[in-house]
Amino acid sequence: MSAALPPVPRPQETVDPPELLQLGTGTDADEPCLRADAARNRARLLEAAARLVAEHGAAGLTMEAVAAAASVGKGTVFRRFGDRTGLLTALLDHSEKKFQAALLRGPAPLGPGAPPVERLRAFGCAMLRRCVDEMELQLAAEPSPDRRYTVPPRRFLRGHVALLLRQTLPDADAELLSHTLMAYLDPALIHHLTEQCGVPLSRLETGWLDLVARVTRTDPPR
Amino acid sequence: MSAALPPVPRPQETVDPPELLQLGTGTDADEPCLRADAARNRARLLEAAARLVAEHGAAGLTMEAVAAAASVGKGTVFRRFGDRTGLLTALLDHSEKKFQAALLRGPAPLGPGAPPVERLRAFGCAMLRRCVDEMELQLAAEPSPDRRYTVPPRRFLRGHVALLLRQTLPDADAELLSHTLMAYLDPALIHHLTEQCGVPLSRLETGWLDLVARVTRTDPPR
DNA sequence: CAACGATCCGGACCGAGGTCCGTTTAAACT
DNA sequence: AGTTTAAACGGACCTCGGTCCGGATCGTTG
Repeated sequence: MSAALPPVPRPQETVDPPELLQLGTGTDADEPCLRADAARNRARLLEAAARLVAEHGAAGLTMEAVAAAASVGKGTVFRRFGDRTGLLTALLDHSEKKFQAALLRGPAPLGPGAPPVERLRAFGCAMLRRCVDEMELQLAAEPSPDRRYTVPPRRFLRGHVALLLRQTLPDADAELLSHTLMAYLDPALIHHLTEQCGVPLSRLETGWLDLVARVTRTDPPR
Repeated sequence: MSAALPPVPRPQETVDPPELLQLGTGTDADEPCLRADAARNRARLLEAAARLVAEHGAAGLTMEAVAAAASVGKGTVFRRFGDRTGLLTALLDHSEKKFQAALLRGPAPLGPGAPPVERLRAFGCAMLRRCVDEMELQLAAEPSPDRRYTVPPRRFLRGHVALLLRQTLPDADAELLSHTLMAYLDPALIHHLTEQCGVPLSRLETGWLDLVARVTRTDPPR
C-alpha cells in the first residue's frame, strides 16, 4: 500500500516488553539526524501550527493551512509527522517531556522519594491539572481507537502507574488496574465532566484520591 | 451552517438530569412517525449496511457504498442517520435494546432481584462478552470525543452502574466511580488488551470482579 | 570540484464524509 | 379529485486527510 514515506515509523508492538522502566522518554525519536532543510521545515511547521492553533483553535487546524502558513508543500507535513494526530502530538511533546522528567527525576511526591501511594495521588492530580490546561490540544490529538493505547506517551504514563501499583500491591493485576486508573484521567472524560457536566476540578481531585484509596485498599488521605 | 436536515437531533444535554432510572431505552426515538417511503428506505439502508459490513468489515464501510447498495441517494443516508457513527450505532441498536431489557427486566443477577454488588459483577461480565462479540462494530461506531459520553446508550448503561453503586455505597461519589467502572469496559481498551496484548477474556473477567471488589470495598467473590 | 545516491520537496491527485438545494412525493385537508 | 405543504429525495459539490511520484537538494565520497 504505502510505498513511499519510510519515516515516522509509528510504534506498533503488540505485547508489553518486560516493562522495566524504560528510561527513554517514550516519545518517538524526534530529531535523530534530519537533513538541514528537513529540520528547518520541521521547525517552521511546528511554529506555524502553534500559531494557527492559537488563532483558530486546535479543532479548526487543517493540514493544508499549516503547510501554507509554513510556506511548505502539503506532502512535507505528512512526511514529517505522519498524520494530523502526529502533528498535534508533536505540539504537545515539549510539555510531555517535561512531565515525564518530573516523574522520573523531579521532586517528591511526584518524583521518586515518596511512598508509592502518595506518588500515585500526586500523579493523578498533576495529570488532571495538565489535562485541563491543554484540553483543546489533548482532545484534538486523540489517536484512533486502535492506536490509542500503543502510543508512546500513554505507554510510558501507564507503565509508571503500573510500577507504582506493583510496589503497593505485589499480588494484584497491576496491568489491568493501571488501565483503570489511567482511564479516569482520560482527556475526553475530563472534558465531558468539567465542560459538559459542570463538575469542578476539586471534585475530580477528590474523586481521584478516593479512587486510589479504593483500588489500593488504603485509607483516604486526611 | 447546517440549515437543512432537521431530524436526528443528536442529544446534547449538559447536565445529568435527576437520573431516576429513565425507563426509556435511551436509544434515540428511532421510528416515531416516518413517512412511508422514509421508513422503507431506512429498512433498506440498514439491510444493505449489514450486508456490506458482513462482506467487507465495519471499518471498510463507506456511506456511498451503502447508499448505492440500497439504491438510494447519498443524502438520504445522512438525513436518516446523521453521520457514519449514527449508521453504525443503528446497526447495534437491536442488540443494545435487548441488553437494556435484560438489565431492566431480565433474570437475576443481571436483572433485578440480586444484591447490587452481585448485579454489578454480572453486568461487567455480560458487557465484556457482548463487547467481544460485536468488537468490530463497537470500535467502528465509537463517537467523537465530545459526543462519546452523551450518547444515549452509554448514558443509560452508566446510569445503571451509578444506580447499583449508590445502592451499595450511599456516601460515595457514585457518579465518578461509575465512569471509572464503565471505562474498564470500553471497547477500545478491551480490543487493545485482547487483540494487541493477548490478554484472555478470563483474565479480564477476573479483573472486573477484582475491580468491583476494590471499588465497593467488599471481598472478592469465592 | 564533480559526481552520485539518499533524502526531501511540492502540489496534483484521490477517496470519503458531509452539505446544499432544486425537485419529487406522501399525506392531510377542502 | 384537487390543492397544499412539510417531509423526503438525490446527486452534484465542497472540504480535508492522506498518497504519489517526478524533480530538486543535501551532503558525502573520490
